[in-house]
Amino acid sequence: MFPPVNEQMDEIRRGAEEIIPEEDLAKKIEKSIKDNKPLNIKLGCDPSRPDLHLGHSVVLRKLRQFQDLGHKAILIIGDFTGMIGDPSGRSKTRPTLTIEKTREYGESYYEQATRILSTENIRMVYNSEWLNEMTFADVIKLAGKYTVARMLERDDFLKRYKEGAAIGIHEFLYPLAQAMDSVAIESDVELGGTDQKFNLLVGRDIQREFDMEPQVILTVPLLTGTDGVEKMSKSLNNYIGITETPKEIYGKTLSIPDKLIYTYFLLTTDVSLERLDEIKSILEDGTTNPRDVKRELARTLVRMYHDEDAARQAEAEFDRVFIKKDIPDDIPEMTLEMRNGGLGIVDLMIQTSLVSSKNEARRLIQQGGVKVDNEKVGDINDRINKDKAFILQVGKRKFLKIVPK
RNA sequence: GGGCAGGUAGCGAAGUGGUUAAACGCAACAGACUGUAAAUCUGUCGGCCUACGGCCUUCGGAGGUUCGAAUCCUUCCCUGCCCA
Repeated sequence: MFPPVNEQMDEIRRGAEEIIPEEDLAKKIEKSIKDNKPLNIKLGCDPSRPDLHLGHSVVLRKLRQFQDLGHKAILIIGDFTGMIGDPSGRSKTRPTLTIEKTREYGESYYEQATRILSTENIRMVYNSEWLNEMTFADVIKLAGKYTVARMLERDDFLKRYKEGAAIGIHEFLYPLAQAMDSVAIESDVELGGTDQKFNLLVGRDIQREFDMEPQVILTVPLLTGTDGVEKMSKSLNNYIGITETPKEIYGKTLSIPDKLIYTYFLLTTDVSLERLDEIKSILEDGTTNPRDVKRELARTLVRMYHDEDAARQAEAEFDRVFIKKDIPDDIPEMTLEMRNGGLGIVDLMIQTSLVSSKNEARRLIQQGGVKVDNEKVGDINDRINKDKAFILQVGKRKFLKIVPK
């Protein structure tokens, strides 16, 4: 039923940052083979941001690999913290969610996550199920199992402590709450980003306190976003969403800096380990245009979240629009009242909400970034007077078909 | 309760009475070039206007001093640290 240990370990190591302790994982796998019992692989999910992107896909794909090796994925929706809100300075706008909302987000998360995960051996649970049941006394008892010194082992805490910055008490409680999740579901392995390392380790200690065999933790790197600087996140708008259209996934992928190509292949795609090595050497020896490798990456990603056809189409479309500088075929359309004498180009741009202010419109025109029917608009005072549909282009990417009425 | 340090444009961060709509970095946007929405270079990155100029609104909120304030004062709100 399960592949041999070595095979499993090879697969699991791919793209993993750390496995702690690695020997224990091998042992657990060995035991699962012997007992013919899948391991519980835990992944905690934050339900407050329901749109998944490639950054999330890294750890989800790792979880999928475990599933493919016969193990059981357990998604823990962190609705409990969502409901009480996280008052720490970081994300001050994080709203407290109602139960309904957390359920809704949970469902949505599941729907998206299962684009990567198998629906075969998976379980989704809400951690309010057990965390909400704890009394204050329980919490204190739990807190008593850990010490401040140990909490300060976390670099983030230590750093802030040394700098005299604030550390909320609740922040000490979160790792413990997360650890309780591991106890509740009896996790064998917990996955997370490298930023989760400490929290995952606390899970081991607390499991021990509950006389359980501690989980193995596996961390994966945080994926850098399309800007090549910050980690991928929705709020920084440097993300590639897994539910985005083929066109968007393809285009955004081509916009990542060249230096990230290999990383993306490694962490976000299913290309074979052999192909990965090839890609690495191709990129290093400089004989091949990195563009071609990046195109392969873009096609691969579109194929993963859509299909082969969509990938081909997205590429063809991209070539047409950006290389041949042609006009895309599915341009949004808008009808607009054109009175006698037409409309000033600036007003037109405002009315179509392609720009947010007249100054922006003027700027773009002066920079030569505005075209009407593929002809550059040379003057901010130009008037558009057309009785037939025409194409308004702003910058390289924004197209709008305007139908006068 | 007392003392102190802060709150500046998407973010980070200068500026501490007058060429300051506010340096600089990042992100973003446009152009050139190309290998693509990469890299590099150039430009832009409060709003409005009958624009190489003019007007208006911004530096936590509200008042005030001043010819003139992001810069000084008062007060309020918020954040952090220290002492108790």
